[in-house]
Amino acid sequence: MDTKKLSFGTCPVGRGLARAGDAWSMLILRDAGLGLTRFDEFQKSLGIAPNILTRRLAALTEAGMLERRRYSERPPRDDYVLTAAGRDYLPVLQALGGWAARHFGEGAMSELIDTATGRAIVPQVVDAVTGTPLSELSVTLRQPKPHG
Amino acid sequence: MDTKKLSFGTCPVGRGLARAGDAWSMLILRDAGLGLTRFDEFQKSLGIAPNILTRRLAALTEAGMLERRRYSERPPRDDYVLTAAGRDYLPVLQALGGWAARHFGEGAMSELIDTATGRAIVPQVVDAVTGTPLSELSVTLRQPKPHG
DNA sequence: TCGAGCGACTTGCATTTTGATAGTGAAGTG
DNA sequence: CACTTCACTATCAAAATGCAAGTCGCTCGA
Repeated sequence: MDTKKLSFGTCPVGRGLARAGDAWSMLILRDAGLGLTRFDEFQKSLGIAPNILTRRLAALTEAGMLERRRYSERPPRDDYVLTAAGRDYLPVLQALGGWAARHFGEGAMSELIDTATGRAIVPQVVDAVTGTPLSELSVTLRQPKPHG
Repeated sequence: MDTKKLSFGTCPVGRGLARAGDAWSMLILRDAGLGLTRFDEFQKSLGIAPNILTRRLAALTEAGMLERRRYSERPPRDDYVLTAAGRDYLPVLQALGGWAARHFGEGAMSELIDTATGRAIVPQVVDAVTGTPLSELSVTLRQPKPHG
């Protein structure tokens, strides 16, 4: 897919996809948001092959989404925790989950719960300035100035 | 990746990824949201190989994100427009773009503009019930009842 | 001290998917 | 009637994925 070209493009969607644009990476970040940190926790949760998991963890670490942390010196053991950018990515996944629940939510589904209140959360994307849901706006992309 | 298993799982994120969980699909949907409809428009915009584009368009149509529409009988020509589910997916991409702009937004970047007011939009994911940004909440997934 | 086991991988190899390039076919254009 | 457009399909090489098995450092129990 040539993610290098994407990651230097001017479209923010493209740049985002260059960092976390495949399903395994997103599922790993989802699980990291739910508190998983260790290699074999991810492996069991996702059913992913270990070589693939190694590569994805390395890529996410390289991309600044996860941080590798030594949690035991003897034996040497590392685990993976979300960086600030990684934590900030979780709402995007939750928006994706909200969309899927609206359109493909037949049958039993997990629900997103606010741990403070115990209530179910309904994710929605809004404009932070006006609070208007983006689904109600018509939008365009404005290209950056050619050389400013 | 066995997207079939994912698409019947109970996690909404997984179900969402089963429908649009790869970078090409997301970029096609982005472009469809910007008004592109025709095969060669997508091809030129994305620089994607035609065989891959054919497959992605078929998959997105199959998944209910795009609809294939005959716009000319002679010569026979089809184009692709967003379904309701496809349009509703765009805010997810915009949330992704907002995230990328916050964390990887060095250099010239395109901006999201409200066509009604001409003002820049800052996408943010909130809880639709309370309006609280999800980045300020701590959340869990609650599993569905085993047999209810 | 021997062997089993754990955690986090690595290696090897078959399968699958992707991608570049070239070609096809129907129809319109000069 | 040659040329071009549009929307693909075909071919084949290259890359990614996936499974199984093996490795390495270490701990623990007999």
